[in-house]
Amino acid sequence: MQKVSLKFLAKELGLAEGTVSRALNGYSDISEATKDRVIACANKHNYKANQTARRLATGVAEAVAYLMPANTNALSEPFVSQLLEGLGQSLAKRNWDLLVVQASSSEDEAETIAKLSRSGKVSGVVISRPYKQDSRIELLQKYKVPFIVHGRSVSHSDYAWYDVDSQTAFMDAVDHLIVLGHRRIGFIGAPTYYHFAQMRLDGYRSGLISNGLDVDESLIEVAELSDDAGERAAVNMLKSPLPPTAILCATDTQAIGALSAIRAQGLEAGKDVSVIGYDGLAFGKHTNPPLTTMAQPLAHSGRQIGDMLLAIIDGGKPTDFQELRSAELVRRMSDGPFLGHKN
Amino acid sequence: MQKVSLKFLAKELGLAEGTVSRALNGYSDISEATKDRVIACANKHNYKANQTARRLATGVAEAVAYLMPANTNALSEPFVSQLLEGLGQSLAKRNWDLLVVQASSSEDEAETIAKLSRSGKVSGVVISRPYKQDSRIELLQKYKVPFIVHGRSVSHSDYAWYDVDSQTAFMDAVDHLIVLGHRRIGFIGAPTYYHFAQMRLDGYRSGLISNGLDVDESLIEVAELSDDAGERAAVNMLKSPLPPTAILCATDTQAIGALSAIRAQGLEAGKDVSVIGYDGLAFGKHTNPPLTTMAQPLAHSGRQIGDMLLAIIDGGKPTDFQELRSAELVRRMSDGPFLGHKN
DNA sequence: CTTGATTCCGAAAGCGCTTTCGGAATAGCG
DNA sequence: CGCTATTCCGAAAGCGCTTTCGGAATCAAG
Repeated sequence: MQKVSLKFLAKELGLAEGTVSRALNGYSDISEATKDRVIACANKHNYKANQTARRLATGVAEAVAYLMPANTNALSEPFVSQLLEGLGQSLAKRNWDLLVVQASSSEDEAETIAKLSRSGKVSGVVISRPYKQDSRIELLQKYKVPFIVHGRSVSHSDYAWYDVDSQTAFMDAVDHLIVLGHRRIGFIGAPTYYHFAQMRLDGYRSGLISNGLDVDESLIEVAELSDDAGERAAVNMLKSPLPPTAILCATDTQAIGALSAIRAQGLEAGKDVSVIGYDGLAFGKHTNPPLTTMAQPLAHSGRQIGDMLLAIIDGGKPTDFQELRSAELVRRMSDGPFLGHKN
Repeated sequence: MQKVSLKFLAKELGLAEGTVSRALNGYSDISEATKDRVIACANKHNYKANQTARRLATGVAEAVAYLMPANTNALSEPFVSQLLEGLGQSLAKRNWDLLVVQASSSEDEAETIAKLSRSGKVSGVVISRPYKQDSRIELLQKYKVPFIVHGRSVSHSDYAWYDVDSQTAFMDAVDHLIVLGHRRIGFIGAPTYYHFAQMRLDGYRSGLISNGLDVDESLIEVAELSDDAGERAAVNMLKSPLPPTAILCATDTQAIGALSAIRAQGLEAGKDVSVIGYDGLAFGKHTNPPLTTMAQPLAHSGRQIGDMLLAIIDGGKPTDFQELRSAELVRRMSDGPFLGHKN
């Protein structure tokens, strides 16, 4: 099969390559008549411009990269696919490509970003789950690559981000539990190098304080982002002399583990101990018992993030693109009123 | 910041561009001495070759696309992220890119593939969940794009694929249930335009037959690939005059729905009705009760698929790359011995 | 019918890299 | 010391497209 290039079309049409190119790209200095001829011919031969050549000539990459979080975990991944799907939809409007990039280790991340930026293969980047101090963000800024962060780092005033206000979400969750009569509320957090972990912890703390309760440090555990880690943390908590009557978890994944721990102790989540997670994983409907959670609106977040990134690439000021959404309580069965202490 | 190109390096080193390029690419006609000099200089300036230019010059795309399945569903997506991760790792060895592409509709898929192939931006493609007759496969063959299929279509002799033998898996599952004493075994299948759905159904049927049982068509339901659809199908089945004592589901997602249906009927999965799913989702540990399933080995399937694709791109014969893995029963709590009929 | 403004297209220069080819410098040999 | 064989590098062509620039042809106006 003869490869159809601009040259090929040009010859077939008796026009110059440049003319064909301009016709195809809708330049105004080409008559409608020849435009039609050119387009017809291109369709006939099923011509698609060689993107690589196009990219080189125009100097725009027409592609965006998503940096996969390094330590990803099977249970938390739905959010990745959702995000990718939305990003893809957003980019598709311009016919841009979506690259998925992962660094093998976190030391590699700097190298990965450097290559991404220097090799000019993308015009923008999106990263997830930033740390409190995130070197990726600094690098991206240094290299002047348009980017948007899915989440926020500590000082998030000078770049673009899309985040859910999990601090408020956790305050709300605490309020909810207090209304239910709970007073000893535990917290299973995530490693605090993740800024989201810090914010959720802060939310938990302020929730207690604003309700006139003391923060009991023995009721706070830090766990990795997995169901098993959540389970271990919950076990610790439950075995303490004065166990909590309700547990807040930084992620649904951990909360799911906590549910297991509670069952294993012969207790019933939702009655003996309330559990509330965060994320709103669809899966939570099917846990035992179904998981009450602070659900974040990730429905169209991918598309939103994509649109924001494109706007910045087009020259928008990053600081004009900072969007804070809010999570909302989805009550299922793992929370319930305080029923008095067993002992 | 001055952009560092080959020209820049060449000037700095007092060499010709071509020489610098060859030095960097390890050609043997460059002395070790100057190679070292060039490399040192490149590192010093943090030079990364412009991939676009490189691609254009060499004519190789150095990229591979993953075609996202169209009607994707939140609960089944873990497999997507897993696959992407593995693919990424495989491609990273060569420094190739991974593109994620999705067609907005299935009619668009042809167009998407055409563009992918004609625009020359990828040197290979991987697709998932083929239909019985899959036009994507035909197109890919027509355009002579190296590709590998995650799954198989009906006539799968002339292309490369990686699949799990779900037919045998379902025969095994039937055997297992029969050993447990079950005789009325239901099947919740998927739409049979998916070839995997057909194979699983076939496995179910042959399992029954090889055990000397009749296939009762009233015990077979077809449902979409979602938890809700699985639930509805299970409800139908359970409400029939002669309900099954065990239900096999084509996917874990559906099985999870079936679990809900069983609880809703006031029955207990694992005692009154056994349920076995297929996929081995990590999440199945946390359902109520934990889901027994035929687990497919998706641990390194992504990497495996990536390696196969690279081998084909390198000139390997596609038919030399057909790999059939087997699934294995992971017993959790949703299956159990037949306890006699209630009525 | 001339002039200036338009309309439309051809020619050519790149984009940053790779790769072939040939030639200068050096080495090896008799 | 002369000659061929090597080693090493420079020059240049090209990958397929975009885009600027200028000029021929057409048009309107005087």
